[in-house]
This record gives sequence, C-alpha cells and structure tokens, in this order.
Amino acid sequence: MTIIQLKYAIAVAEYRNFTVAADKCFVTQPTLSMQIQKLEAELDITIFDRTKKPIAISDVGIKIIQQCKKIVSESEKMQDVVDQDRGVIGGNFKIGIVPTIMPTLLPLFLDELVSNYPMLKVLIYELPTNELVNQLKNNRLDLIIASTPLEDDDLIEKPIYYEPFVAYLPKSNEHFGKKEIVPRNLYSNDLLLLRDGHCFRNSIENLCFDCSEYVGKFELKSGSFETLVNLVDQNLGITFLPYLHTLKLNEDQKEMLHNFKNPKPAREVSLVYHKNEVKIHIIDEIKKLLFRVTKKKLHFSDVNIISPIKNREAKRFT
Amino acid sequence: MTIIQLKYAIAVAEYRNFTVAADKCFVTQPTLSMQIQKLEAELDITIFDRTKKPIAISDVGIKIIQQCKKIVSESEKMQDVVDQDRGVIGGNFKIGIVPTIMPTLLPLFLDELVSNYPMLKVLIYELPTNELVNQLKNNRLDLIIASTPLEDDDLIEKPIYYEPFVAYLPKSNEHFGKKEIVPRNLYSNDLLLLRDGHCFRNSIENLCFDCSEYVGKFELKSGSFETLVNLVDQNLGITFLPYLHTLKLNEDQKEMLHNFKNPKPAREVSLVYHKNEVKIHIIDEIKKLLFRVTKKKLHFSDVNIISPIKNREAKRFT
DNA sequence: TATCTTTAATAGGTAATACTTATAAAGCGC
DNA sequence: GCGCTTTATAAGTATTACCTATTAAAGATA
Repeated sequence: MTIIQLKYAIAVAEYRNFTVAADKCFVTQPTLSMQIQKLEAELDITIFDRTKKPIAISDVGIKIIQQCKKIVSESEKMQDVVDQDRGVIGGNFKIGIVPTIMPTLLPLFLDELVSNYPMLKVLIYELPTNELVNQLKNNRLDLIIASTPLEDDDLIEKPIYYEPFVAYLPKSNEHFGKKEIVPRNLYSNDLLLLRDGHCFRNSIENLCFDCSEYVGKFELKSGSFETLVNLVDQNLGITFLPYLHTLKLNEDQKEMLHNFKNPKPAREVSLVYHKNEVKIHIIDEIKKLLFRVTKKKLHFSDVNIISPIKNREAKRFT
Repeated sequence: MTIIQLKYAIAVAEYRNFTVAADKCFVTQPTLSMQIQKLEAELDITIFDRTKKPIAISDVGIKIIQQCKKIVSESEKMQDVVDQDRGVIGGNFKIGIVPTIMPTLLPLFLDELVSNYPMLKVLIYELPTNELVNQLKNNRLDLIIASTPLEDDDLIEKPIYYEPFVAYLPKSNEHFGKKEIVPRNLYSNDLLLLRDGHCFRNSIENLCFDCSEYVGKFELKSGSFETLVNLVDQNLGITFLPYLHTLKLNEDQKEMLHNFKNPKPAREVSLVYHKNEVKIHIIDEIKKLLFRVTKKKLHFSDVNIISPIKNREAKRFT
C-alpha cells in the first residue's frame, strides 16, 4: 500500500471515472487502473464497481475512501510541519467564514494577507457555523472565523473583536428617535431575522427573545442583511445589524440606526482552529493582521457578549 | 514519500540506531539508510543527527516522527476497516485496564476471549485512567476498561456493571458488627487509600470525604488492595474494597466486611472507546462477553454511582 | 599512538515495480 | 451493427527499492 495508490483511489471516488481521475493525477489510465487493482488486491476487496455508470463505490469502499482521505490528509501535513519549523508562510491555507461576518470582515484583511505572503494560497469558504466546525474537525479547513464562544474542547478560540448590534427601526416604531434602546423593550413579533441555521439568529434569540416558537410574518429563505434592511425600510418590522454592516448604509438609512444602552449587546468574533493545528504560525500572522485592521474600526469595550449557542446567557466584557 | 519510509524513520527514532532499526524492519542497513536519506531530502530537513551517540533526533525531527506515527497508525487501520466490514474478529487488539479493575475482571473474560477468537491477538496494558485516556485518544489503545463517567465528548462509554464498595473494618472500629454502614458516619482520618493518581481515590473522595487536604498516616507509594487489607488487619485504619475484590478474601477477613446501606455506593465500570473507532465489531463482541461473565457475579441494582472525576456528585441507579 | 570494534555511508548490481504506449474488450447510444 | 467511451490487458522501459561488498568515521581498548 502506497500513499500514491490512496490518492488514485480518492481521485476515482471523486470523479467516478478512471480516465478522468488518471488525467487529474497526471498519469495514464492504465497506470491508475493497475494501482487501484493492486490496492484492491492487497486489501482483498473491491472498492469500485466498474459495471455501473458512472462507477459505483462499494459499501466497504466508502469507508476505505474515508480512511484514504485521512491518511493522505495527514501525509500532506508533513510539509506543513517542516514549514512551521522554518516559519515559512506558504502552501494552501483554507479559511472558513460564516456568512454574517464574511462581507464586512473579508475586505478588511484579504488583500493585505495575500500581498504580504505571496507564497500563501488562501482559499475562502462561506458556510454556516456548524458546517465550519465539522469541516475544521475533519481537516478540510485550517481556520474558521465565527461568532463565539462555541464551547468545543477540541477547538481553540482567539477573540479578535467585539461587534455590537445596532437596532434598525422604521420611523413608525414607537422607539424611533430615542437616544438609547434597551433590547427587552422591543417586541419580538416585529423582529425580522435571517433564516434559521444562521448562528446570528441564535445570538439574537439569546439577546432578548425566544424566537423558537415565533413564526414571523415572513420565511426568509435566502437571508442577507440587505434584504432585512429593505424590509424595514418598507415598514414591515425592525431588525438588528452588526455594527460593521451599518457603516455601508446611506445617509437616510443611518438615521434609522439606534444604539443600544451600555452594556451594548455584541457578538464575539474569533479565530477558531483545531488544538493540534500544525500551521499555527500562519494563524498567528493572520491574528496579528486582524487585530491591526479591526482595532481602528471596532473600539467598543462595555458590551454584553451574546453566545451563538442557544440558551446561553450573555457575558459582560468591559 | 512512502509509508515504508515513514516506518523506517519511526524505527530509527525508536532504536536510535540504523543497524538495529534495519534489522527490526527486515531490511539491510544500507536500504534503510538510503530511504531515510530520501525522506530527509524530500522534506529538505535533517531528522537524525548521526554524529551523536546514540543518534539524536532534531527538533523538527521530533514533530516529523510524531506525524509519521499518525500516518502509519492511520494506514494500519485500512485492514481494520476491511475486517470490520467482514465481521472478522482478528488482528491486534489493545485493551487498557485500570489497576483497580484489572486483577478481578481480567481473569473473568480473558481466557474465553482468546479461545473464542483465535485470530485475535489481545494485548493488555495496565495504566492509570488519565494515561489510558491519553493513549486511547492517540490511537495506541483500541479499548479501555475504567471507572466512569469520564465526561469526555470524544469517547463513548458503555457501562458493563455496577460494583458496590464494601467497608473493611477492624474489630476495634466502632461500627464493627453493624449490619449496615452509612458512608458519612465513618471518620476520614481512619481511611486507608491507594496512592493518589488512582481514579479509585477520586471515587472514594466523592463518596464521603474530602481527602485532598488529608495527608493520612501513610504514604502508600505502590498501592494494592492486598496491602490495604493487611494494614487494616493490623488495626491501622479502615478501607473500602470493590465488591469483586472481597470474593477472594479468606473466612476471617470476610467477617470484617460490612455492607453499606442501600443505595450502596458503587463504581460504574465501562468499556470506553473512541467515537470513531474502526474495530467497533470487536468491541461489541467483548461487550457481550463481559455482560455474560459479570452478570452472574454482579447483580446489584440500588446503587449510588460514584464518579472517578473529582467533586462530582453520585448518581442513583435503580 | 596504534588497533580493534561499531556504525553509517557509499558503490555497484539486481529484482521488483511503477510507469509508459499500444491494443483489446466491454458497455452504451444511435 | 457501428461508432464512441471507458476499462482491462500486454509488453516494454525507466525507476527504484533492495541486495552485497566495501569504505569511512568515530569510539573504545590496548
């Protein structure tokens, strides 16, 4: 059994086609076919059912391919170990970011990251928190940026900034024009939120309302803050926006923003990575960069940190 | 980079000698030397400092060897995946057992296990709980038998039996001869325990006393229940014995046993394994076997389960 | 210091194997 | 049936993992 054989098997599993897989592996089809045959012979199983179109993977084959991926993934970390020892910032680096953080945070650091480290190939993935954690634990991501705390013993969280929520109220709302808003004074059935599955929704639910039984006037399948803002503008309810999202609003819209009373409700945005992460030196560099670019824009201290996990109390940070 | 190269590197790291390592790998010394050189060249590092006697491992080499072990360990699981699919009970199977469970439980099942499954090579290790958990998480053990709950999200616990504690009191003790004992009526400074580090000690501490500040009359460096029994026989204090340990006492000693009042304090003894364990079908067989051989001897139901983790309350099991 | 012992590296040759190209065979759509 | 696609097989080549024999270097011993 060689690592190359495992890579070939993974390729066939992915492309369901020996010829294409061989091409992607930069070898000829017979070479790949023979190596797969040898692997199957050594393990005394059939991984692929070649009679099916496209090629099917046997039951045991599915488990074998999973194990192959694990081995190949670990073997690819060998170079990372060396790079880390040398302090080299290079190779592939996969960052996952939750959708509610992505649009405002990514533009702040991506350009500088890629130009500072030309050897580094940065791959960005936008996924919900649970999926990010899943991928991180399965070594398909090196780092995630999400709302914390996540309370997972395998993961390390390094908070980058605390981002307060700002209420976005239509002129008709009874609290419009007030200098400071208290979360619990708002009515839950006015509240417009992103679709469920977003950790942002959990945060808001922890903040003031139990929305679990609240169906709402709308079911927002594809949720973006832009949509929510537009709905509020049409007088269909109120919403909460993370502070960074409010910076891009136009002047008319900014008049509808209402700060919460201190301690402001806020989300904690952190770098999260596996405790055994090999590329820790790269994460350190990204952490420094993020600290630098966010501290100009985010300078809030007296905040209540809202957990993205359901039914967790807020923690005050001063 | 081949898996064989990684195995060679691990062997050199273990034996600190190319010639011996080559021998253990069933190849000649030049073969092994050249493969190590190729690995070092590919990674562009030096793993071994050949000028030192015995051979030294470089700083980065230590990390590399760790990674090598991970890859080799995962690659050896490939056959386990196949075996599991076929339901084959074979190959190496490493069981770790805590010292306080080992002497009474192992004789109950080991013989049957090895004779039922002649293809299975069982390796038994006796270690304290924290070390067992550590080895289990690092894939050096397949299964551990320990006092639970351990409260670790990565591990699955399958309770096998509940073993009550029995008080072993000298004739001079004020409770001697009483039909039933209540834990909290005993005095902590009479209590003889095994050395710290044993989870059993934590269990007892959760049971009735806080022994953390209690130094005791003795410091028992090597702790066995036999020693404790002998000390009690010499009127130097009292002790608690797990029920199975009391079965081997002689008639005179059995007179000194005193049952606790229901619900009896008891420890929960479980199979503990990693949630991603590949050899789950072997564990299932062992579980069935253990259920069968222990249910004859252990039939207690109204017990208080004492946690091996410090400062945890007992849970009643009826 | 000279000699012996131990151990790793090197040289040169062989056997195994991973790869190539060319071709055959099988399955599918028309 | 015919052409198209895809995998398996055959035969040859290049690579490489391995061997034996030898050299080189470092320590130990006299």
